Amino acid sequence: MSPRTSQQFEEIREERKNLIMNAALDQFANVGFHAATISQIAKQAGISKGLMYNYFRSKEELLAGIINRSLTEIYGHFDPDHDGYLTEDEFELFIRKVFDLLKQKRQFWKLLLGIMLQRGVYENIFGATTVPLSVSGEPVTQFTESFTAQMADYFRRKQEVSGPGYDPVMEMLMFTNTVKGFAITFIFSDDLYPGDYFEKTIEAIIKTYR
Amino acid sequence: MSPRTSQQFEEIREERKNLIMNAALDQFANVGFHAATISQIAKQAGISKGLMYNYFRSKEELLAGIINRSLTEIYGHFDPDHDGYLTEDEFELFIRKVFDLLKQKRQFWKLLLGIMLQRGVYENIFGATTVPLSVSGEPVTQFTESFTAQMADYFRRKQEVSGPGYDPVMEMLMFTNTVKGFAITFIFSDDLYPGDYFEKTIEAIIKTYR
Amino acid sequence: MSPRTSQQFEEIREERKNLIMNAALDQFANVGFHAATISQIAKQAGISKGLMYNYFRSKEELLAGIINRSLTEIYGHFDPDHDGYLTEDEFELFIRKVFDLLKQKRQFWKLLLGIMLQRGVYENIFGATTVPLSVSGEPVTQFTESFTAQMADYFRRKQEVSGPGYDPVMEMLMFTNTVKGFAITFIFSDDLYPGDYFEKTIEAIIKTYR
Amino acid sequence: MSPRTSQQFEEIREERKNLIMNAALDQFANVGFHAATISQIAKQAGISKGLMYNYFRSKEELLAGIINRSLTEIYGHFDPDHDGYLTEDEFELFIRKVFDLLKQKRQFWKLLLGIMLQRGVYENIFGATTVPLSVSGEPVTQFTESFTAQMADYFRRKQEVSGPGYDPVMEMLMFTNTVKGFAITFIFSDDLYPGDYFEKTIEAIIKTYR
DNA sequence: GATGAATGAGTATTCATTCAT
DNA sequence: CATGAATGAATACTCATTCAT
Repeated sequence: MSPRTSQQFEEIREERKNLIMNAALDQFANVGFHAATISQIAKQAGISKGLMYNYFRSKEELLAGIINRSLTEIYGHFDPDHDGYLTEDEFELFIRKVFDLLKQKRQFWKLLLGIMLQRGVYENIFGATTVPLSVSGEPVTQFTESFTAQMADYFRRKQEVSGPGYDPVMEMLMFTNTVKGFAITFIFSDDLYPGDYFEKTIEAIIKTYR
Repeated sequence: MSPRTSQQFEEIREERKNLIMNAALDQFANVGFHAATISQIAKQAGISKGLMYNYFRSKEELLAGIINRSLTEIYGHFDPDHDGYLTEDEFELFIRKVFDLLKQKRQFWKLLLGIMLQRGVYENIFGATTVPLSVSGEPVTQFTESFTAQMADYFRRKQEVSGPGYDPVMEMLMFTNTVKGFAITFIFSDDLYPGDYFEKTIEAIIKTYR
Repeated sequence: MSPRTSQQFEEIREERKNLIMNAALDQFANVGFHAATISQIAKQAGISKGLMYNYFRSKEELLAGIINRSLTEIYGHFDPDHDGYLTEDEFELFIRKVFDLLKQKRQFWKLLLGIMLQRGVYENIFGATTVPLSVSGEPVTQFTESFTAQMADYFRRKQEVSGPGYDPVMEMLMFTNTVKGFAITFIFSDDLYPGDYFEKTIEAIIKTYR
Repeated sequence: MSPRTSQQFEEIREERKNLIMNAALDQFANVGFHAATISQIAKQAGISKGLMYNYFRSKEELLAGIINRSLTEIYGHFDPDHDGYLTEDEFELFIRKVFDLLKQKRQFWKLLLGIMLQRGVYENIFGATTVPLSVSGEPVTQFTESFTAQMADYFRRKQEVSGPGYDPVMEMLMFTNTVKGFAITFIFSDDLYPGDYFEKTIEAIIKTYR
């Protein structure tokens, strides 16, 4: 009879937000942000249309919420207070982690790829006009820059061992391209990657670029 | 002052169609199929909204037209009535051609990537319900299958030279991944690929996989 | 620790009702009945949305409640069981009272003006379909008619003194117009009426029409 | 068979705009801006909902359009390039004109009164955020200020004749209040003002304040 | 062929009201 | 009594498509 405590309300809210975001992620990823409708998202989440607006102020903010949630989770997997020095073992671990997250978050990557293709939506989400993307309060760019720097340093150091014929920038480009290409292929593969080529590809990449 | 011949009419029609398709490609690629509007496309093409429907029965058919036109042109660059045997020089030429077309048709690849991400639209276009995609009358799949077969054969033959440690399937996967990754990077690069890395990457890929 | 008496309950209810009505009056007056939202009213009153429905059955009934409360209070300031004869002193007192209430209830007059402009809402509130407006149980019209009659009588008697050139109906019209015009000006004046023109206007009106 | 000329289109547009504005004015004036719906306006205008958006970008811009049109027309009735000096005959003419326009534009005054009661809407329309109100390109305030100045000058000059007991500011206030009060009464009067009191009131005002 | 006014189905969003706790 | 999550009907607005001229 007595009303719910504010903590109970908070729990309900958090649960509901995730429920909605999960349904929306599925829709956004598979039919695209613009083609996805609030009606369909609500139906999939098993709630009324209006309820979504109790949790997100607009369709765009719902998208921002999803991206934020996923990015925060993803970046959480990579040690942020690192010493900045990447050993070979750490490099290998990093690769394995990347592909692990590729598998776990395939829907999200699909969504992100679609979003980034379209400058307009992209800027509305990442730009200053609406909710700015951030991971634990820090802007997204900080993380990517930090990653890039460490990676560049790693390949530079490899040059010292491999000799003057080794072009570290080119090598890094080839590495990232291979990873990206594999990611794209995986994202588009209908369900699971055929056979054990997922694992074999990881090993091949590690063998080639470690 | 004699009336135009029917051939002249046909040429004018073809010219108009291309004008419209160019404007539409730009819009579809940059804001996405769903977010693009007929109004904006017509304005960019410098024609009225109604006129577009003189040339294309619907927005979807306009999209199909664009994809058809580009695919036909692209496949035209690869010899279809080939003997089915890929020499090393032909392989290298093929790679150079692929990247050449990547550069020439960047807008189109962007569009295609976006379309393929979204099952729904994709199926409406490629599926049996509406205009089926075809290149010079033959279904698209024939071409891709032919390419894949020749490529697989090429890598299988390389195994004979390289010895038993060489996994031809894996090698081919790595090759296509690298190409795809490079394509993705290029599609997303804002204007031109920085410096001469475009060319250097091509050489690196050729050097590695030829 | 004895349970509250029903009278205490009644007092608490009455207090709550007034709290809600005050918040609602502020909103209704400043943004209009339709643009005002229950959410905003509840927030301003410091209660939950649901609670408001414990005291008023609907948004419209809340409006009716406000108007009833204010009208009852206002009419209470004018002696209802009067002998029906208005002396010059009583006329002057009446004018002063009117302007006093104009000052005290500015928000309410603003609301009333807005409501009366809109036939639809007006009829839903004052009409027979919903809660009929009444002051202490008697319909509003009785009061206004009584006022009008006494006022008309007052000006008629003035004619006897002023001679045949005096048109009592016209004089009364000019009087009510001047009062209304002043009221309108005051309602729209941003905060306080500038300087001492509020008082000076009252004196001028009394001097002219008493 | 040939398409309409751009002049024909322009004529259609102007006609349609007025048709829509007339229907909207009726709705806005009688049920209020917020309570009025685009559906109802469209139905009254005998057009589809969507068409309105071919002529006005939003409901607010439709309102701005109406106010602009009416204000422009109204101000057009008052000689703008006046010498700034108001004779008694001109003063009388001005009063008659005002009441004439009051009669002709009753709907509009009703609308304006309702709008001005609600700060929020009012500011969105008159403020810098949306379409700024202007009359023939000049901001509205210029006209009102010019009017006020000439009027003030008129009453000041009357003081010179009437002697030191005459308070020009007070007199002007009484004058404007009477006019406003009459306007309000008229706006609210159901159909026509009863009897010949409309004309008689005008004469009374002229007699008193000229 | 060419134009753009006109339509109407569909979409995001709001908000009074209900109800389980 | 009190709360705010939940609903759904209603509303402003968009846009592919049609059609008279």
